[in-house]
Amino acid sequence: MKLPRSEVARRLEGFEAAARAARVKLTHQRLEIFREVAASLEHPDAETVFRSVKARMPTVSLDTVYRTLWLAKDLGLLSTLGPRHESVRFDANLSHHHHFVCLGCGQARDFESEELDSLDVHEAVEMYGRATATHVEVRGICNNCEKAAAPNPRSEARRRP
Amino acid sequence: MKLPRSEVARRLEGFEAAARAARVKLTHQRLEIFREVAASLEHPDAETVFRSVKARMPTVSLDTVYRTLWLAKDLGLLSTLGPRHESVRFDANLSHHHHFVCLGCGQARDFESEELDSLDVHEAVEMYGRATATHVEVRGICNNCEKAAAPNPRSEARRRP
DNA sequence: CTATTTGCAAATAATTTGCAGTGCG
DNA sequence: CGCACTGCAAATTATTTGCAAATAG
Repeated sequence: MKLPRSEVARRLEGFEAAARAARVKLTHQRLEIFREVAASLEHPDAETVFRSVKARMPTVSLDTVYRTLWLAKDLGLLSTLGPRHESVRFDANLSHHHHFVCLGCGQARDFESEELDSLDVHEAVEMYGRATATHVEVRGICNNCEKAAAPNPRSEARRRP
Repeated sequence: MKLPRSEVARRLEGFEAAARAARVKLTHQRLEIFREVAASLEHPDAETVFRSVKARMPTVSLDTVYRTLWLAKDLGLLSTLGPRHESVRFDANLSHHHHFVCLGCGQARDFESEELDSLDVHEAVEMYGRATATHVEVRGICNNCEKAAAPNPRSEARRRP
């Protein structure tokens, strides 16, 4: 399972263009770090990227990896999965439900939907494995933040001041 | 926005029953901690639960809150959102896509689906706010873990030995 | 009674930051 | 050449763990 070389190149060009547009320096380490994520299908974490890059460039430091990855995210060149909020959140609602997550304040609310419950995704993911449950996350702006001129800052948007 | 008293009671009964079945002691702090999550619509984190419970029971400690919440999760009485993997994962795929996440090894893979992209969830979430994007997470078992008798342990399933 | 559970304090793991030297534009 | 960028080490934040005292069953 490999990403076509051309796609990696396209992503790297995107990075170079965005960096230039943002007047951000194109250092050797930034290129290597971004290339590592761009060439992967596996959503690596910072530590994994660090180890791979370090093999080719023994002097990089983990903190530069973090700085570069957040930079690339700020430039809109990559997204994150996993921790979207600072800490684990707990949910006592046992019925099958989905989430509406506010991009402004991070608040998550449950909602139920027969239509979403009955989605058939087996075909779409059969190349990877067997699906046992489907969960839909709707992102948007909650009524509260919509009203407030300045959305209540929380969760995201606090990294890299 | 409040949860009907009867639903909170039902959840608490579920907790008591499950605890008894698991021969786990029903302490005052466990009840209070679980009640706090059961009565909330807002998916609190451990710190938030801790502060609320502490107001009524000034001696609880944050680590008991954590222990109790993970216990309730083990008993199947609550689920978690947010960090499902140990660390943040990065994704350089800029096209609109969804994820297949393996419950065995934590590996996440991208997939695209016109059908999922065109889901109309606006009505389902209008009570909460305005939707801007929809992301589907399909959970299941990847071909690799399916084959392996003992799935490669990772991500989840490492908490509470 | 006695095995669990608790609170405390100290330990980890992931991620961030201050600072002085280094290199891109 | 100057200021953004790097590497290092130390700081922070969320969460976990060892242990002696407290308590449910």
